[in-house]
Amino acid sequence: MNLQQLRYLTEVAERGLNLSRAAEALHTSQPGISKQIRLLEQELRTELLVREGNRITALTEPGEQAVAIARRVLRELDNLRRVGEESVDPQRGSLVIATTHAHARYLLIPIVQRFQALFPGVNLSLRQGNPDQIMQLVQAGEADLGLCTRPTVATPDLARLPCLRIWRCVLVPEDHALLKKRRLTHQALAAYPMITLDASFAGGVAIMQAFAQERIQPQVVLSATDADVIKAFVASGMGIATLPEWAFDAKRDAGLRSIPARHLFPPAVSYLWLQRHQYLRDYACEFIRMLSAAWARPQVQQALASDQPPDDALAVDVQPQPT
Amino acid sequence: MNLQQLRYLTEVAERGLNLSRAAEALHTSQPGISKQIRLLEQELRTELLVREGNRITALTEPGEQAVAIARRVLRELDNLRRVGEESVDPQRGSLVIATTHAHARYLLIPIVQRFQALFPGVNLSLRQGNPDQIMQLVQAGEADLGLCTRPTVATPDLARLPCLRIWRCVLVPEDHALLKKRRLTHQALAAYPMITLDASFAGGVAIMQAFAQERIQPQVVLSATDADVIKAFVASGMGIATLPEWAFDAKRDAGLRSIPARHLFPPAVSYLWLQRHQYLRDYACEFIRMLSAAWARPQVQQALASDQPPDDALAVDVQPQPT
DNA sequence: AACTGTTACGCGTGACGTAATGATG
DNA sequence: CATCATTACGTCACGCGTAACAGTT
Repeated sequence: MNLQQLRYLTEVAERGLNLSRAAEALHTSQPGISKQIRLLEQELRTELLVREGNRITALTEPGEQAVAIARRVLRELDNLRRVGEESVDPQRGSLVIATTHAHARYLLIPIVQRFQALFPGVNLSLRQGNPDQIMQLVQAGEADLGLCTRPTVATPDLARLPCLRIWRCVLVPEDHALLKKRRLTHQALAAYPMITLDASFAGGVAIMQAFAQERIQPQVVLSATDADVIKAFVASGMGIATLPEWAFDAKRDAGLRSIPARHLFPPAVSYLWLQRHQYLRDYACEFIRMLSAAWARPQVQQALASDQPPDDALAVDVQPQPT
Repeated sequence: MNLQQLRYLTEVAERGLNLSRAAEALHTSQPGISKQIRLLEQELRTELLVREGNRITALTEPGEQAVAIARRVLRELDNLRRVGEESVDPQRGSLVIATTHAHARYLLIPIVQRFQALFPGVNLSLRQGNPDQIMQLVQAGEADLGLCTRPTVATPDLARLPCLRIWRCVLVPEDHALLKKRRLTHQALAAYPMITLDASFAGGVAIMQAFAQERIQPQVVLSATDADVIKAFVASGMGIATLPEWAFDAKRDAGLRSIPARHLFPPAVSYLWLQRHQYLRDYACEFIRMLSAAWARPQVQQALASDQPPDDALAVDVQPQPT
């Protein structure tokens, strides 16, 4: 039994049970992979792969288990490397954050700036996607932190920390009729065509639910995954939109006006998602704390160890930050 | 990085940071250990061991982390082996149960018999100790299951399943004065010298608490770790004792009588203790289910995954079993 | 002197890559 | 015939053990 064998096994599982692909991905030879996996099977006295003819078509039941175990082992080895890196230089390393466009563009900019100032040695990188993609990145270990509202798919093994409470406002073109209303209602809003976040975003869904509760079906003319795109369409007069309050900046967003809508839409919660069983570099904890002061290292580790999600009430309102 | 290195590291940590001992325990040479650990440190670019002169005096902070990680990895490898064994022959294997004398001698006998009949290929072995020793065995992986009330030391990383509710009775020599009382009281009991379970057993402590609540201090003449020893002393007239109801058998225990005492002592709960993150052979689950029908595999796995202990109310009364 | 950890060195196993073979659609 | 897995084989490295060395008590 051998680390290499576990690496090979997981890679084979990840590459659709194709030894050639796995070999390629690992920069090694097919025969090597084949041999090592057979050796592992021999040692366990159990077939891990279902071979039909000379194709591999499935994992056996023990094979499934073995892959799961191998993944955990490899993850722990990653952690071991991190422990080393942390002790070599706690200020140097990398941090990959997967998040949505809106979070990256508006929320994270000031935080990232402060973080970079504090930890110039940390290679910070942002990856964008919709919540499902974000989860996938975190689960695959390609991102250290995920930040988004809530994916549409289930995500076992990921811990979620309620971080930010997101209130929404309504964006309209300047001199829009709605600006003259004293108090906005769902009814009034639904009179205009809407531009929304894509359904893969919790934001898009939650807003539609608020309308549905009042048995109103607004007309959605377009949905997008990018707050800036939405704003551009609103400015062009195609419709109105509902976006996080912090996605609007009166100074920059010429041609747009925002209308308070806290009474119309309950706040959404942005969660931080992270792998359980993952060693957290110290600067990662600092980053989390910058997002929400409620989450310092002890709280985070407590939440990682616990199997039930912390209360959404732990999320804090986004503090207005200088961009 | 290498499995051998992790094995060496944990063994060194376990043998009081003594390379020679570790080498001996692993049937290999000291230089090998030394070299491999240095290689690991080199790869992580971090000292894991604190060397003073040419002694190793401590683990560094990253060293502590590394040992913890290594242990987890090695445990997972054990699990992988078990997955293999399970699939080779689900009926064959070994099961080590650590428990107290009283459980082994009275409770487990019929269960073990039934289990052996069902799984003749399973090598069942019992190890006895007080609760602290039992925990240690389970935590070290030397026992698969622990069965006892509750240890006096904290045990992180062990899951506990409430299994059996234990009611106690009072044992006295035949023709003892207490036999004539209509209804037993703490006060009446305390008039006689007592023989109790050792303080390392929860049973011993719980009984004393019941007395303490009434501000009565009974006279303890002897404490032992073995129910049979206690019974022998009671029979010899040295004192009276409080033991689980099932530890008394009217037919066998000549010279002894039992007096109901459910109204005097609240029931204790026997817990099954097991390692989280340990692959459970199917027959192990069966054994657990024989102890308490409430715990079938799904329930057990749920409890293993959860970080909060299940409710004590899940424990069931011990069913009278033919010995 | 006894014990401990580290360095030096030679041996053999075992992992890897190349090439060849089998099997399948 | 293209694609994929397995077998065969030679090479090289790495892990191991022996021996020698160095630092403590």
